[in-house]
Amino acid sequence: MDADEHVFPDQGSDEEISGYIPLRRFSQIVRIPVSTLRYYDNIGLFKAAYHAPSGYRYYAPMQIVTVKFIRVLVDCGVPLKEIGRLTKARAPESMTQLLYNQVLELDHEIARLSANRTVLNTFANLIVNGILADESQITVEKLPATPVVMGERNHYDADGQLFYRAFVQFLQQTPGISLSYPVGGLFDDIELFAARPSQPSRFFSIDPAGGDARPAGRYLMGYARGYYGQIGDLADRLLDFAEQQHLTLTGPLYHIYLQDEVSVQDPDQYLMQASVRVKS
Amino acid sequence: MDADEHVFPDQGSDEEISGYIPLRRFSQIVRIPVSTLRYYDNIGLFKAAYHAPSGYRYYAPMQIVTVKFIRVLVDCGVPLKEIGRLTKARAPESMTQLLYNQVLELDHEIARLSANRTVLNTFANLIVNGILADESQITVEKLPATPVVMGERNHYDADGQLFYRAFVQFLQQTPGISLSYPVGGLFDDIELFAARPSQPSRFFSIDPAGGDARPAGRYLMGYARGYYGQIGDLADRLLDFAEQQHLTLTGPLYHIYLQDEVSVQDPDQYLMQASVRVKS
DNA sequence: TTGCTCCTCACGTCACGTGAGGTGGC
DNA sequence: TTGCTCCTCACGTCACGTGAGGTGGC
Repeated sequence: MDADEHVFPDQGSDEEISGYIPLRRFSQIVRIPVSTLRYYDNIGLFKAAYHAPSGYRYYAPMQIVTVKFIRVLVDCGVPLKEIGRLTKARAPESMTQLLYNQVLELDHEIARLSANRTVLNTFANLIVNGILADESQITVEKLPATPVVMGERNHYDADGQLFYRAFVQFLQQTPGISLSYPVGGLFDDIELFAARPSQPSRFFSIDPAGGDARPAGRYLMGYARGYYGQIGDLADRLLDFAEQQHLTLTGPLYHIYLQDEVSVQDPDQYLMQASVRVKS
Repeated sequence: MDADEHVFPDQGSDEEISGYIPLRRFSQIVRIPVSTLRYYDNIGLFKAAYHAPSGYRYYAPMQIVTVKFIRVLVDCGVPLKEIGRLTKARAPESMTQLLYNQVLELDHEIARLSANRTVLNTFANLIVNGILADESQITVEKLPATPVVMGERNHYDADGQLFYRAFVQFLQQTPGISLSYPVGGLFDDIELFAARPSQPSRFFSIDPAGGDARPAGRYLMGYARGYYGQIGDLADRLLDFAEQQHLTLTGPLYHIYLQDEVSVQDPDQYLMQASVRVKS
C-alpha cells in the first residue's frame, strides 16, 4: 500500500474498497460498545478516522490495535484524561515511562486482589467449618498448624469492664496486623476460659501469613452458640469429656468465632469453636 | 463481658467506659474516610451501632472487623447493593456461596490483570527496543525465540488494494488471537519484502503466549522509519550487507513496528524492524 | 418508499468527595 | 465562652448506559 491510499475515504463508500469500517462493525470487531466508542470520540480520546458529512463515524483498520491498546490502559484503571494527555503528546520515552509505571501498579493491584482472595477464603473456611461441625459433640481431632498474628498479653482492670479497650488496643498496636482477618482469643488454660470467658489472655488475628501459629497436634474441640463471651456449659462439657476419656489437656485454649455478625443475623446464634491441645 | 453491657450507650459518654468509638476515631482505626462511613450509614449498608440524639455516630469495637470485611468485598468490586442484600438476609450458607463465587471472580480478575500486564510489557519492550536500536546500522544478532500467533496466508487480489481486508480478516478469523497485542507481518523471503513491502504473506500477533514463534537463531536486522509499508531503501541495505559479509539468508522476513501510532505522533516517523535469519 | 440505522442531546448511575451552611458538645 | 467538630443537604465527578426525538442512507 501507499501512504496516500487511505486518506481519501470519499473514493468509495464501500468498506471493502476504502478500507474504512463503520461504527457498528468496528464495535463488533473490537468488542467495545458503540456508546463507549461514541463517548471516546466525543471527548477526543479516540477519534474515528473519518467523520462523514452525515455525521457517521468510520474507523481505519489500524485503529483496531490502537483502541485495543487504549482499552488495556483503561482496564488497568488509568484515567481517560491521563490516557488522552499521553496519546496527544506521545513520544516513545514518555510512553515507556507510563507503561512501566503501570506494570508496577498492576503488580500492586494483583497483590491487593490476592490478599483479598486470601481474606475471603479465610472467612469462607471458618463459616464452612461451622456448617460442617457437629456442634453438640465434643471431639478430639488432629489439626494442622494454623498461622496467626498473636497480640500482646491483655491487661484487664479490676472492674473487668475493659474488654473492648484490650480488643481495640490489640487491633491498633499489634505490629504487622491486617484488620481484615477475623480475630480469635487465647486463654492461658481451660480453667481461665471457664472462669472468665470474656477475658482472653491474648487476641490473635487469623491471618494465613502470620508469623505465629496454633501449633499442629491433637485437640479437644467443642462448640457453643451465643453472643460474644457467652459460652454456656461448654467449659464443663470439655472438662467432663476430658475426664471421662482420661485425656490430659495442655497449653492454652483457643477460641474462634466461626459464625458471627458477618454471617449470622441473630446475635444469640453466633457459633464459637474452642480448642485445647491433648497431651499424647 | 455480659451481652447487655454494650447496649446502653448512655451509661457514659466516655469511650473508655461505654466501649463506643466516635466516627472520627473509628475512621482512623479502620482507615476508611469519614465521608465513606457516613455514606454507608446513610444508605443503610453499615450503620453506626449508636446514633446519639445529637446525630453523632458511634461505633462498637466489634464493628471494626465487620466493616473491614465489607471493605474487602467492596474492594473486590461487589456492588454495595449486593453487599447490603446479603448482610441484611445473611445466613452461613448464602454467605459462603457469595464468598466462594467471589473468590472465583477474583481469580478471573487476577488473570485479566496479569494478561494486561503482559500486554503492557510487550508494547513497552518493543518501544524500548526501538529507542535502543542503532537505526542506521545493519547488524547480525542472536535472537531467542519470539512466540507469536501466526495467521493464515493472505490473499491479495490483482489490484493489490486489499491490504486492509487481509489485515481485518487476520484479526477476525485467527483462532486464539487476542486483539490487544501488536501485529507484525511475515514475508516468504526478502525478495518478496523488497518487491511488495505492503503485502506481507502472513500477519502474526506478538502474543507471548502464542503457539507459533519466530525461531531462535542469528538474524540479519535492519530498521526503517516511515508510514506503514514505506521501507525506503531498507531491503537494499539488508541485501548489500549480506553480500558484503558473505551471509546466506534463509527463511521468511519478519517485520515489526517497534514504534507506531501508539507511541509516535508523526506517521512518517514510525519505526519498523526487519529480521531475516542467517544461515550459519 | 419503508424501515432500519445512525445521530445528538439529556439525564441516570455508581460510589463516593467536596464545600456550604448550620448546630452542638469539650 | 470560644472554637473546633459534628451534622445535613446539595452538587460535582468519572465512565459510561439509556432512552427520547430526529435525520438520513440501503
